[in-house]
Amino acid sequence: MKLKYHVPRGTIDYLPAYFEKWKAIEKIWRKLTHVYGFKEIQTPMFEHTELFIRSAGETSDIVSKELYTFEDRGGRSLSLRPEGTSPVVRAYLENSMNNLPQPVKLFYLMPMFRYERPQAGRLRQHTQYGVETIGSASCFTDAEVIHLAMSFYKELGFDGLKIQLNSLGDKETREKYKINLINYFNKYLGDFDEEYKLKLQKNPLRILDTKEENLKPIVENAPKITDFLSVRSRNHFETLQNYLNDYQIEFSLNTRLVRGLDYYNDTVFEVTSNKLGAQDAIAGGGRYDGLIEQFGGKSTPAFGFGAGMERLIFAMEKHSLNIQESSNVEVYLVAAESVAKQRTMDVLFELRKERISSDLDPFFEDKVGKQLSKAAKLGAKFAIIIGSEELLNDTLTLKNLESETQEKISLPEIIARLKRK
RNA sequence: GUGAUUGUAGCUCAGUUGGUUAGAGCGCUAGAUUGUGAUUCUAGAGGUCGCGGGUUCGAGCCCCGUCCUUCACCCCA
Repeated sequence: MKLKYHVPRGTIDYLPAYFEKWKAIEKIWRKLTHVYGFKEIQTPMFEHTELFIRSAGETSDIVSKELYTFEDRGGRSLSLRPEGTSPVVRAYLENSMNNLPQPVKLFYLMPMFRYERPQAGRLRQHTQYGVETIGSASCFTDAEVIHLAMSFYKELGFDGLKIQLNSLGDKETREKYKINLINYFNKYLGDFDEEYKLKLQKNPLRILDTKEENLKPIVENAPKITDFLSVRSRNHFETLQNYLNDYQIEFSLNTRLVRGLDYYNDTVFEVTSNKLGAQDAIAGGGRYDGLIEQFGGKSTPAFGFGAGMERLIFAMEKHSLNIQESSNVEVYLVAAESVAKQRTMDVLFELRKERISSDLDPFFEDKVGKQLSKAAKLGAKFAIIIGSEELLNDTLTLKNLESETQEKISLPEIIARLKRK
């Protein structure tokens, strides 16, 4: 059959088999965020474009080339949200959450949209799960969020994930560092192509995480931002490392780790896997103490991380981790003869009234074998067979499809037994 | 946005130097089996070979364009 339509580039259909994994993961995510004291928030899928430009930075790729922007009928410029932090911060301010006990700890699970070329582990619509702790400058907050992320991955069964940690210091640190870095790179301008020369002007920090082989030695010997940290920033960074050590969270320092969003300061981190190809980051986040003030609120420190659900599922496949929550129907009813049709329907709705997952073949095909085969294919654990024999004795035949044993028992007994599980 | 790569049945793929009616396995449907799932056997459905144009007596195969897939860059989850 020739289909007229298919999903837009970079999007996927979330099919039942995928959702079996998704739901099992989401369950653990919800459990852990609750255990760590976070509450759920969701924001609209689109916001005023201005919000993203202001927060992520005009020169950031997310804003300059990846935004899905449209004008609504009222002439407003709106954009599908490319990331979660700025909408959550907007919601925090708009709903006066600064009047709640601080810090306010929020988690989310919501779709994001970025106009990018799709690639392994990268989509145009993807779903991010993440947390934001707003209102705490405490190093404990950094540690607790990283701790949450790692417990999550541990519970999912991951082994061999790496945490990369760095500190970007405060604004003054970065200004000072930038000047130093530019001076350093200027000595190697001959090795830079046009693209990198432009980058050097716009955002020299980005050169640090280059994949260009011939630039790597130069980057290797570049000044390190951690050597420029203020006393306060250095204390914060060292205390965090101590906390992580205290709680046996392994990490490696990576002074070349810079993140793509302009609002970060001090702590930044990424969780990476070596089995994902070029897109190796499973989660990323950091501290953004200046963003709330930038949005018109009182100066308020904050820390958070975000991570991609689809990439997580992709990573779990690569790590051979299997997790799923069956969505198969539990009981399949088989009407063995047409005289039993009415009774079969009655039993079905009795079972459903008792909230036992059950179904039947709406075509009421005569062949028992065909109906049983359908039951098996649908993954039902039990079949209940009803024919003239059962009608006479007022019993039902309960067949365990796994052990292939069957017995004749009454409906109340079946209900009692299935509900006990 | 840049570079490369892919497209034949629901899925995985074959298809000769361009040649007549495009195949296989799996899956699906039906029957063998009128109250029992597997296996087996038999039969069947399912393709304008991504789309558009060109070359040719003739195109799944060659050429151009386009879309999609995949991978990498940029960047990111």
